Amino acid sequence: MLELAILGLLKEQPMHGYQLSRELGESLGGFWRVSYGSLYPTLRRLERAGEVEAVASIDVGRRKQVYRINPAGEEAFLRLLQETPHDNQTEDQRFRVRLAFFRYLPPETRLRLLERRRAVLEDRLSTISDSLRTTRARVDDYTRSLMEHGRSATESDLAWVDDLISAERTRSGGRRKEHQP
Amino acid sequence: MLELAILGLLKEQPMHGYQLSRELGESLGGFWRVSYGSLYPTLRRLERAGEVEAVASIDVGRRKQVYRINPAGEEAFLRLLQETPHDNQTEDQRFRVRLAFFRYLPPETRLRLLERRRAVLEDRLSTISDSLRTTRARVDDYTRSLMEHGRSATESDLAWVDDLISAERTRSGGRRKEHQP
DNA sequence: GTTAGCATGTAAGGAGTTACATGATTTT
DNA sequence: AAAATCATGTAACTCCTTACATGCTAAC
Repeated sequence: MLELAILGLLKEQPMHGYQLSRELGESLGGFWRVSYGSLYPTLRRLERAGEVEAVASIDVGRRKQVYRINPAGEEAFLRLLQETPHDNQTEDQRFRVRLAFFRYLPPETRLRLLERRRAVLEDRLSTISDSLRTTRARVDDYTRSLMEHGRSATESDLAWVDDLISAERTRSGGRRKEHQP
Repeated sequence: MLELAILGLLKEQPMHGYQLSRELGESLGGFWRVSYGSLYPTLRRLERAGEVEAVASIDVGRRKQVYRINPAGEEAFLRLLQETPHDNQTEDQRFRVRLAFFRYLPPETRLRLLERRRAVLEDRLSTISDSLRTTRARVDDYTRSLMEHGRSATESDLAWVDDLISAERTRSGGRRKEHQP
């Protein structure tokens, strides 16, 4: 997920590690503040893999390793962007990261990913509803509140994804439109 | 987090691994379906640590390892329940798990944890608002939509936590000093 | 009598974190 | 002159996942 985010941000413009960390925190709206302990090693790994390369570091005193994405990186980026490992643990976060780079995907792929997300949310919603229906007597107020809030939050997510889907359908209109980055 | 969840569920009643997995998926409303590859090793680790112990396995043919929590486990449970590692990555999930076992905590501790959660959400909200305000021209529709949905979802979470807090204050009676938001 | 669900496990590894360490530059 | 922020990095570790392997039992 971090590789995807780094490559996606470097696609916009070359950056150094510290800057990437700030942009990452910002573009995801405070949902993920990556630690330097994973950021820097990942950057070096990407460099060794030939997916990014260091450009002349403008050291006006302060040392900076500015990285730029290269063709192999662009390829890896598109591969990662389409991968959908259904990991319950980080699924929500993954979707957010993915969406932040949606403009780089063709409309059909966007629709496919949105519908997959929709299915995940539908599944979650029915799990919650089942839990609320077959509610054991011992379920306390906290758990019930957790479930009810979870349900309304999931419903809200679902409505949002539905909006994204219909916007996608409207945009691509009757005929196919080129996706231009 | 898994240890906490297992101990918490075993506090309600002795169970075997497979059943724990189902209960876990249910009580968290489909937000976390733990894999057996982590569940069973964790159970054995808890057993070796003397926090749970296997009770006579009722094998009516089918082999079952039913575990029961013991005093050391109860202690570990309360310790884990109060721990608040501010891990941005899993913070939301942790809060949900914690809340599912809130009834085992004294009111003061509940309030402390709720207020900490509140601070995290406030922080997230201001990060999002900042991002939306200092919005670079290059932010596309997807990212903007992501941020706006993130904001409204966080506001909804915040309102929910506020409800939980005021319910907590009401419950613990009027003796408690009022507090300005 | 085969498919679906119950039940337990192991080995390898992914993807991040914390804690520590260093040093330059800007702000107060 | 001190404190905050910028900037990069390493080592050890945590926690959970995937993929595989086994075998029993209920239901169709």
